[in-house]
Amino acid sequence: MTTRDKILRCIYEDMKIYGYQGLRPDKSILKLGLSKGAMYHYFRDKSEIGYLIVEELVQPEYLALFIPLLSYEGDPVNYIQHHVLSELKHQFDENTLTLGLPVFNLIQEMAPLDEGFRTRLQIILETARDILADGFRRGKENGTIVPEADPVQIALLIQSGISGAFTLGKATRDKNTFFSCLEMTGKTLEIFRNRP
Amino acid sequence: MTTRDKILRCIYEDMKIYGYQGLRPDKSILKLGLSKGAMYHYFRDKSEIGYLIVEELVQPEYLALFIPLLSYEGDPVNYIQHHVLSELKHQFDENTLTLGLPVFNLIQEMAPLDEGFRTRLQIILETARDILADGFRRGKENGTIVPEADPVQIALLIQSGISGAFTLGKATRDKNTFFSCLEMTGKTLEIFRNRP
DNA sequence: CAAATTACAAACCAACCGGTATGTAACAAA
DNA sequence: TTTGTTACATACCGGTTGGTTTGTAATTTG
Repeated sequence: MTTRDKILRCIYEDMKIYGYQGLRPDKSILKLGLSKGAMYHYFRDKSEIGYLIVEELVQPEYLALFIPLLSYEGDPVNYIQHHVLSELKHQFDENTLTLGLPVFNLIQEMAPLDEGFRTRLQIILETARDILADGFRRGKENGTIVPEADPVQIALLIQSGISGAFTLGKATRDKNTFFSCLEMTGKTLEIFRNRP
Repeated sequence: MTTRDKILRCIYEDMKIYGYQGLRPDKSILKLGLSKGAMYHYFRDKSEIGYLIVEELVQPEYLALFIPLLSYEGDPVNYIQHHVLSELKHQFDENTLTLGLPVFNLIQEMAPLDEGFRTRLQIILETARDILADGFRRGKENGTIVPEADPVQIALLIQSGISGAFTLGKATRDKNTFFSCLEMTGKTLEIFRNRP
């Protein structure tokens, strides 16, 4: 990995903990044995670092949850339940509850303060929405999803459910709460399943 | 209003925008024509201010959404739909989308960093959860809610849905997205309605 | 090989931040 | 009346922050 990428990833780790405003980039890269000079050699300023982290790390990490749906042929409800939601459960570790998902954390923190962040984060959510909506549109076509379902609304429901699970989990720091929220989202999707 | 309360409310307004870490308390109270000296006369330090804002302003504001359910006799799904969710729509103004709900913002920002914040915020969510769960438990008793419903899970679903709506709304800054999310939560609750 | 560029380290800097110390006018209590 | 006490304003302080400047070894280029 290039030094540039190492710096970005290292700062990203701290950003997950402290958020963007609480982040101290030069303090972060001390862990790499690098100095502030190295950082400002690769990056113009703190906000450029923030933006690049969103584009290069936050976005692919979040979208990876949904991208396989693009080539998934079966019932999209199955995909969400058995890949997205169970993937979130499977990825679960001690930091999941305390730190949450970076994309949602950054929205909460930075969307009102910085349009550069907000637009980049908006694009992430809209891309995920489009992937999801397309999956459910195809589900309607191949008969696995009820015809009256609105694919865009379902996409919102899924992302909202994931976001909510992390928020409640973060406050309670209770694995049960987190898992329950995800399961409720999964159950809710059953409504849109076409039973022949 | 006392000077103390004026200071707290004034700082709260800025905290809605900048979060806690981005908050500059002495800068905030300049708007009141008061000085840093006044602030440290009434409060020990910044974190005390943060904690008091959560206890005295954030908590009552959020719980006000749910407290009437305690004495609500009808179908709790109706209460959520026609009071909680429509109240959130009714309260909607230009700041709703940009700023979100303080209780959720603070969870995202401060829960991982400060146990003083986290426990106070957790209490708020748990109090709301208990009010909601009690409402749905009573709904089961009086037959408006299906017997197989789990009141605690429904309480999670509602709070998660509200939280998610604000998160997605904040990123997209789109009123439709926000309203759609709230409506999906409302629709989802129909599952638990008992149809005789 | 010489010249230029890259990849950093180190020192420095102005602004800012949370917090303290000090002063003082107004008011209440004894 | 005197003595505290309350309610602030002002000035100050040490540490931190984001960022710049300068220097220099290593690498690349011509």
